[in-house]
Amino acid sequence: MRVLIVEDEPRIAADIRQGLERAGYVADVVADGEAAWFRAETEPYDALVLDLGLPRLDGLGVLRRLRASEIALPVLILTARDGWRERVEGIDAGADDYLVKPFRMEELVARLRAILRRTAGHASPILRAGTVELDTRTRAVSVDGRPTELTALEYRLLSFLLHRPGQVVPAGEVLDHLHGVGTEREANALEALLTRLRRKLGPGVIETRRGLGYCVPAADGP
Amino acid sequence: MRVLIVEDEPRIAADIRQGLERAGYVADVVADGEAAWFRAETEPYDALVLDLGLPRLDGLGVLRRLRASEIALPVLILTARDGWRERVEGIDAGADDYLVKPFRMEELVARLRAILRRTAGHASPILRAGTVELDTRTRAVSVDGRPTELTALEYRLLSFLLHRPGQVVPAGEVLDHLHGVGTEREANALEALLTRLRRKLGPGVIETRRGLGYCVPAADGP
DNA sequence: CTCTGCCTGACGGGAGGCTGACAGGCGCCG
DNA sequence: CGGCGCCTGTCAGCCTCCCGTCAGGCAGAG
Repeated sequence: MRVLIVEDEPRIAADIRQGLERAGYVADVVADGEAAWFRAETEPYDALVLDLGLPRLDGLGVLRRLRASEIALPVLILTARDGWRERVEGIDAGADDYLVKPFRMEELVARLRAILRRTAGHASPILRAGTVELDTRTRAVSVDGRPTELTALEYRLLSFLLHRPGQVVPAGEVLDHLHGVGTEREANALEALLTRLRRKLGPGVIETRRGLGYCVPAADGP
Repeated sequence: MRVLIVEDEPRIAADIRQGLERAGYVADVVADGEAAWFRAETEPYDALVLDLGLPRLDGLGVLRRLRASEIALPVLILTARDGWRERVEGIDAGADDYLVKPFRMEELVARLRAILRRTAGHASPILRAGTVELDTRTRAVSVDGRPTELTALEYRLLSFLLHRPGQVVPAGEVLDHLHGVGTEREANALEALLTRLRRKLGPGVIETRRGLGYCVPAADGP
């Protein structure tokens, strides 16, 4: 599950991101409405956490544009305590739920899960690739039905790739996700990590496209 | 796809270049407006990443001169965080999109991809020719519905031609786009590459115009 | 027919990726 | 506070396979 967080306050954005990642989501953050609109339009997110009251293009604007483009992305809006007008407008504009700041992380996660369930039907919290299963709620991984323990980094890597089945992800992008943007590191670190992960998962789960990047095969039933 | 990066800060220029090359583009860097203008005018780039605030001839100047010469190159401008005036002027001067510094590499790549698609007149991120499909987001290629693995160079070549359906591209130009300007190479390298690519794609996808160049047939219904 | 431009199979060099070994760092436990 | 594991980045060496080169063949133009 990929979630886009739209929040201009860095501190809050970081909190939300951490909370969501802890809950097993993959989260990206943007800080203004224009960027949010663009990302939501061009990349396959599963939900949007949207702060109203953004610079440039405000949250409601984003929401209206999304709905006008018939992008049926589940949207959870965040509003100030006294912003009941906003809230009404937000719901009118097509938000799926709202949350009043300040809020508890658990509540955000719960509501997000709820609207994901509601709108996406039954998008399973379990990611699969071949014989490998990853439960995003419990963070349990099993191979061939056998429970398998992964380290923190291994889990993040696997989860990251499983969220993008069939997509070839350049190595640099993977590294950025694992360690945050801009952290310089030997490319070899990723290769070493991959070796260790593949040893646990068995062959055929993570493929290498020489010169392009890595990918897990799309799970096409025959 | 060849991109010209115009950025006077070496560090940032290197980052962008690396990011773009990682994403499969061929990128050249120039550091000032005069050089940018010259290169853009004399060589066939597919897009321009243009920092505003350059020495000699500034970014907006470059842009205006380009547009005045009716060079319809897609241009993505980079602006400082607080430079909203610049941004407006940039859009007015004919930029296709802008990005506020600092930015994430992924976003630059995504926006670049978007304006390339937009200006090439493609509505969808999926390029087609006959039975061949190429998804620019996932980098997945399928022929006849069957997923097909291409090498990095094969992918670039196919993507390059698919972006110009119906257009005959001279071999030299293709080579420039694949390897960057000035890399001397036997013409035969391209032919060998084409042979290998055609073997994967099947016949009728990439045609040869003897003495002129290569092209993929425009996808016109009968 | 001839010539030129393009195609194709074979092959070898070299870059990119893999892996086993090792060491530093961090948390955990006694 | 000290010792002990485990995790993870780094290094060096090996291996795979991509791609440029070469030689030879085919076909279209004149």
